[in-house]
Amino acid sequence: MAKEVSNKEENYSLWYNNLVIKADLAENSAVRGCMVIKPYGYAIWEKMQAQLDRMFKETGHQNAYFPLFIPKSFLSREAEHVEGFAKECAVVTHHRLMTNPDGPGVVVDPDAKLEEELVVRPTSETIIWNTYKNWIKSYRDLPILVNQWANVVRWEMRTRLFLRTAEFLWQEGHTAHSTKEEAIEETMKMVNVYAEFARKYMSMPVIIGHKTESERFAGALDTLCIEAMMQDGKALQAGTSHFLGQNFAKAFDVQFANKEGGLDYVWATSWGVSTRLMGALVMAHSDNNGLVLPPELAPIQVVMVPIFKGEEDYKEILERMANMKSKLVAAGISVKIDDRDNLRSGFKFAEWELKGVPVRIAMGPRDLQNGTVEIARRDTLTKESVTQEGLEERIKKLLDDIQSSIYNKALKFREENTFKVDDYKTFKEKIEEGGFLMCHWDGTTETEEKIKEETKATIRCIPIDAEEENGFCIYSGKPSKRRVIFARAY
RNA sequence: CGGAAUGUAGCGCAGUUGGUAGCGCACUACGUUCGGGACGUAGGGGUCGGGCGUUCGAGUCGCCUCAUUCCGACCA
Repeated sequence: MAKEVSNKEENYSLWYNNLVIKADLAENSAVRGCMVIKPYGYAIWEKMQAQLDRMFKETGHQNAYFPLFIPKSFLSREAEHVEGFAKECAVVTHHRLMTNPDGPGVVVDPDAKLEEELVVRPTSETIIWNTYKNWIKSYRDLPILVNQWANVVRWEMRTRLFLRTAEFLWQEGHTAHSTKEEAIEETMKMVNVYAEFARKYMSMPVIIGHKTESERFAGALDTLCIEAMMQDGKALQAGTSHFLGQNFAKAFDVQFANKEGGLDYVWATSWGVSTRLMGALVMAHSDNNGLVLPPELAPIQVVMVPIFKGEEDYKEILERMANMKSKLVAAGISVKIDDRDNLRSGFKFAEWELKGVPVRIAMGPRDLQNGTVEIARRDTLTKESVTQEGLEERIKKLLDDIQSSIYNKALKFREENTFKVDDYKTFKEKIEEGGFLMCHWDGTTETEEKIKEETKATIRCIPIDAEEENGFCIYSGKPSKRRVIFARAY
């Protein structure tokens, strides 16, 4: 079956791309660097969206929507912010086309030039803070806890399905607070929401940590992130939560009357996760037979495949399956009966494995006689024959088991590929094998830069639960108080 | 934006010194099959990425251009 997804060892990038395309998740679009998310892939995204949205609402947030276009001048209000994004912005300069006077087709009408160019949002801090200025007058208007589901555009040089596309879907939370403490607390709260989502729903272990100054979001005072390890040992940043201080409030002049009657600048946070999570999901669990989806996010949790010889068998098996399906659906499980009569069962098995459906139930004449079904689990590729009695309970338990066992597998992999390294020579050897290297670092951007230049490894994060430990920077030998995570990243 | 590679049927590819555009899978019809990617027979499907040039003649040679993928730089 490896033929369907190519060889993982040979080239992880190709393997990944192949898998995304073959498993019917996405394809490259006609537009450079953009992607088409296919229905099956989008169904997974919808499940992620629904769960995240639930979690945001549970933590007191509301959804809103802000414009796609941002006046160019907004972007230049916050100096670091513009520097961080200017190089990758798509810009709208005209608002009309005309028929080509010199030949076929249409051309941009030179008379339709915009007085001020519009930038297609690479992120919405600027337009949102320009709006918040009108919303916030008093401490009674705070906090504002808003989230937006949207698409954004970043004109990256090099793109990769889900991981880095020119246009991507995401959610961005933008909150405004009257105190620094409250904003910091919000930043922390949301990174924890992301971590819980990754662990519980994606079955993907993540490490929560602070970004170093150079890896921080453009315009933030502190960036918290969740970092995951992919199966090739590389790191993937799966979500970020930023404490923005008063930078945007000052840039957009958002002040509020405090309880004492004075004026204060508002404290801000922003946080986001994107369709990149889809990439993370694929790379965290999949094998050479295709996708492996955690039951919580699988659009189809159970696929039923009939095995039949003659017409009569076929009809009876389908009837029994429909009966079983209604029981499973009643138990809250999503089920698909693959009743296509032009394909053999073996083909269907392989196809649903490629799509990562967690559980497969097969039923043939033999089962009809014995009152059994064959249950196969996608993660371990094992199967067993069981009685048809109490199927709902059994499947429910099995789904839970798969959910936790793929988490444990990924966690075990991460632990086996995480090393404490105390000298630079070992570091350079180890980094070639991939994985996370826990090392002491002197805290300077210069050291970080040099290590990056020499080894392509970056500091993924300073874990929030990093233990106090005296040591010496692997590069400079200067004293250090805790270990940070170095890795090569996507 | 630098380096490399590739553009030929829906997908994967072959196409020799320039001479009627092919193979496998998929698709359609019929039949036999059906417990791990079935088989037979008969079919349908192509402006060879685009443009210009060389030539009696270009998928093949030359120049230009566009796109995609991989490796760098940039990034979620």
